[in-house]
Amino acid sequence: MEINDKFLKPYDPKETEDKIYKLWEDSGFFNPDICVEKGVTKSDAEIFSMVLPPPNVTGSLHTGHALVLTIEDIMTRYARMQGKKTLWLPGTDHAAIATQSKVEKLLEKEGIKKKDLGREEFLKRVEKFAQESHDTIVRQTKKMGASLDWSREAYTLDEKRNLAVRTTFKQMYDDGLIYRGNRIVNWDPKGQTVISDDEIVYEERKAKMYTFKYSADFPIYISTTRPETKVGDTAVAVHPEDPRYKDYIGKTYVVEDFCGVKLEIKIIADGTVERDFGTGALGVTPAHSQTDAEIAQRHKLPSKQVINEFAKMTIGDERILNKKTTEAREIIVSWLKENNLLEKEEEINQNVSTAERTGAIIEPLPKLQWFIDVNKKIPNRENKSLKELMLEPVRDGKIKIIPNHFEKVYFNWIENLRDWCISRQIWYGHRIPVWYPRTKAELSSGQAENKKIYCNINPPEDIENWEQDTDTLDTWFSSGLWTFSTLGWPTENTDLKNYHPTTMLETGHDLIFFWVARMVLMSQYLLGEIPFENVYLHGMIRTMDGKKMSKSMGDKAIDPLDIIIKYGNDALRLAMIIGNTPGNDLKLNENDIRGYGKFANKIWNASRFVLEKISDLDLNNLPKLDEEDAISQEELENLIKEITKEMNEFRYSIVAEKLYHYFWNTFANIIIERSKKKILENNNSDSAKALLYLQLTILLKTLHPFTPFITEEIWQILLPRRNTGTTTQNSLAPVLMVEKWPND
RNA sequence: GCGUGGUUAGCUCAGUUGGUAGAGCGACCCCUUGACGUGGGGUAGGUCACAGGUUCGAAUCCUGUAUCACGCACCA
Repeated sequence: MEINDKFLKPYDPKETEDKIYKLWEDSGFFNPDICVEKGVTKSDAEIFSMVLPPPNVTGSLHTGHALVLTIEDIMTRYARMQGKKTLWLPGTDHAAIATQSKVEKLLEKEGIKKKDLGREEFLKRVEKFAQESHDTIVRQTKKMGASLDWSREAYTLDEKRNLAVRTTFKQMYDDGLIYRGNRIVNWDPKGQTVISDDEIVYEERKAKMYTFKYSADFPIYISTTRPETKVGDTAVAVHPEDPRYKDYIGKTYVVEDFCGVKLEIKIIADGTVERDFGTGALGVTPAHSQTDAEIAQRHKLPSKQVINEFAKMTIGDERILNKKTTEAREIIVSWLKENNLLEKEEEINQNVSTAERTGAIIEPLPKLQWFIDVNKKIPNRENKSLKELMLEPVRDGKIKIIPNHFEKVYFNWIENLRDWCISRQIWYGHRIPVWYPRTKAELSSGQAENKKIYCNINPPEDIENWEQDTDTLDTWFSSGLWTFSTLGWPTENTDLKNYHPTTMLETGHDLIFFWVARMVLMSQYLLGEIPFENVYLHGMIRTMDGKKMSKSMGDKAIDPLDIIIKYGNDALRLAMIIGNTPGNDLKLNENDIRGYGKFANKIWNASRFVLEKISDLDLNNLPKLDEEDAISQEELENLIKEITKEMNEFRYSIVAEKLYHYFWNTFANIIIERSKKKILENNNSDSAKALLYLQLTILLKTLHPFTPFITEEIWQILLPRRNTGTTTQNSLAPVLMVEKWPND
């Protein structure tokens, strides 16, 4: 085939990209073992390893994923071209609560309820959905050009990762790091599960604050936004030095009828009460408030649960019993008004806790749950706590966070960290590997005492006498193991030895606590080593009006796959990289992408020109450059030195911009234009041709991590010519992807 | 309340050891048998939020102010 046939048409990404990806995949070079086998990587080469942040199996890819895939593919391709043994490991995340609630919603549309199906049947539906999502995600990921080693693909809920999770749980349980405790937890009434502190999203809303007293003869007014919880009050707390209330401290008042409920209220003094807030007196509801529970514990106050898992009242007469909390609130407020107990009603701004996944308002409830103790000293880790294990490697510089200022954010989070609630009342996920004895007495009473429990990697042998805990684990528990569970841990193997700790962890800065910190925790605790040497945190992608891009935005959001069809993947990549610096959000707009599409066209046309002009050039025996051309070549070499340094400092935006400008303003506008004159006048035309060829090959290589498709396509056209040299040892690797980065 | 980041051309943003400000897009003008009309070339446009300080010299370092985001906590 004539080398210029393909160039007769403008560059068409639609026709090219799938074909090029297949070429890469078929070459096997995504897999570092094959690179070594086929001699493109030395067996003792330096290692570059990185895990892909596993996308949730909840649907399809969005621009956030496209950004991850672009940045990480640049990192990976650069490392591979530098001759490093390079592993970028793919996988997907079962995303427990997110996936389950998605399937529940789908079933709802068919009029099917989760509990009608039962646990097993429901899980089958979820697994089917997860599998379909997985397939879509993998297909789309390949469209993005990601050079991932698919032979090592993992899933957070597959058999190997399951073993890793159970092994971890068992070890933490034996070390006393995992415990079961009855505490006030964040209950999601919609999702019907507990969630961790990090899964709460605060929303500012207008709320009414009511100031009232429990009864006409009660001496103190209190303020609250949730009058319905007051039927669960057991005390009123005041500041010990507040002169207004000093005389009442220590007394107990019986309120015979608070909207049909009898209350016993003790007046206590607690230093945490703020005198200036409200009336300076706080009605203590130990069962439905975290801070009140702490006060109650200090003063040994009784706790009275008055709200259940469905956010309905469990106390009172027909007026409020079984009513929703919001209804009960109104009823109690009108009761207060009727009885002249309400002093004040004012509108305030309030941060309402909502569940990240379901959007429901969190109901604090006392519940028996599993926790990870972050403060307990661990004997076989030099008596350090999990908190210390998370803190140290970052503080000591063993883990470098880019951009640097996120280290402070990280420290700040650890300082305020409380025990991690890891149990969830949902069905999809890793079931907790704990079994309770099933005795006849317990079966008949329906109540397990849990005196003796069995925790192990595998179920007890006499399984018929045991019943497994019905809860599953927080999805981040398995995500925390990701850097090494993907490499086969807990089974000893060479992958784990070779590729762990990983070189780089690249993810969005919104995941620093959820994921990054949890990986440090798990790796430090289980392996006694860091999970990664570098953390690169990118920003969020926003629309032009500054909103976080999400699918619910409809037309305003950019769908990466639409963009690829319109402008090509290379254009999208450049738009995501140029002007994007770590930690900062990126406003993505279609105009920019269109502009970089033009650049791809420029590369295409310039390459056509070069290939036409060098058709008679002996590529294995290049003519000498004249003085002028030698200077140009030296300038490019200097540029390569600069950008190589910048690549090593992860400054991809700068590198892409410099290459863009060099290609357009120097290579196309100066060197090509000069060569036209030289070739036309046949004055040093050999030198001009040699320079065109040298510059183009270097530019294709250095552009390749950023615009892999078009550079590979051109390389493939160029290749037959390069490999027709007389000497076979001169022949090149079959794909640009494994060419050497032009360091020298 | 504690913490972090931003404020640079009409818009979106770069600008790392402090040395007379850059890009893309947009605007305007010119070119059109040229590798490229999904084009090319060019022009205009900025007391780098404000006020002090350090310095021969500050967008860059220090202090303070304003303002916009974000994170955490509180939320009676």
